[in-house]
Amino acid sequence: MNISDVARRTGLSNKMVRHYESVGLIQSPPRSAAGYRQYSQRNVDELAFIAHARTLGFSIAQIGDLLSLRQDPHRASREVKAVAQQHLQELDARMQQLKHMKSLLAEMISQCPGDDDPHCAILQRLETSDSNGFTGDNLS
Amino acid sequence: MNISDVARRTGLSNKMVRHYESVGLIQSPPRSAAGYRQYSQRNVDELAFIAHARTLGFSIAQIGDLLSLRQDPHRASREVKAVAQQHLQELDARMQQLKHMKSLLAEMISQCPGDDDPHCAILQRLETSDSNGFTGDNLS
DNA sequence: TCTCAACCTTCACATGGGGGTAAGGTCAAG
DNA sequence: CTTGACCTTACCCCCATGTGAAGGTTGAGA
Repeated sequence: MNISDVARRTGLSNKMVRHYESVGLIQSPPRSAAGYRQYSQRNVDELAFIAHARTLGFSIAQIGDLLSLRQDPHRASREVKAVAQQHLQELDARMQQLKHMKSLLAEMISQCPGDDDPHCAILQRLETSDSNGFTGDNLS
Repeated sequence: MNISDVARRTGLSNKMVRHYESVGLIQSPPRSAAGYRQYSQRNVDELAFIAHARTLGFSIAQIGDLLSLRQDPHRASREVKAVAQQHLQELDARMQQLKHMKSLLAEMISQCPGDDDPHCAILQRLETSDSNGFTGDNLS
């Protein structure tokens, strides 16, 4: 199987398949005489696993951990669960930030008339903001 | 005022101040004989505006638009509102993706025993996933 | 056999929003 | 005159890709 076949079967791009190889997420497959990468079904399964994990937002590093656990018959499911729970916490933190941004922004939008007049509460509140709900949190 | 004073007053780093200049978000300030950037209160106000907008998650490009509108006395608040609403939609889209990821991940976690046994529903569902709720949406 | 499209390869650079570090110039106090 | 805290530019790093260049390979048809 050439790289495009694998890409089609996994829903990844050719570039992503090469990228995952270059960062060590998958092993370098054997090459044909012309230097083409030659993939097996096993590679396809692994890349599909990666694609699914990316869909869930796992980082490359986390997927590396998951792949190690996947191929280790002596793993404890506790370890897998720990990686997933860590990621869930990260998702939750991002969600909280987004919620905070959204509520502030929505409030500001509701205060802007949105007409032909230059007066705008959004701009005003961006000038002098701290009294209006900014907490000094980290940027996203 | 030197760059560190501005950074302290706006909560930005020196790097960020220079960065915003290099990408054209703010004008290059005059320099002292030694080449030090010399800032005025006006620059501080502008950078504080930028910092607040970043807190709300606006992109550099969007902030550029907001700054143009800010300094245009003939603006319509409608235009400002449009930028903010566009951004709100983007935040909402990100939120939906996060929610989707979170719910799938939380469900998978709940199905993993998390003990010493190698059997793990998380790994299983990452192998063969489409029947378990994946929609083929874009990655985040 | 020649050609052409559709593959494949590597390399380098872009994105966003900066962080880190280096190598050097400058300023003010002691 | 030294020391330390400034300042400058310039480079590479992160993440997870996308884009494009420049070139080699393969297979099918004319």
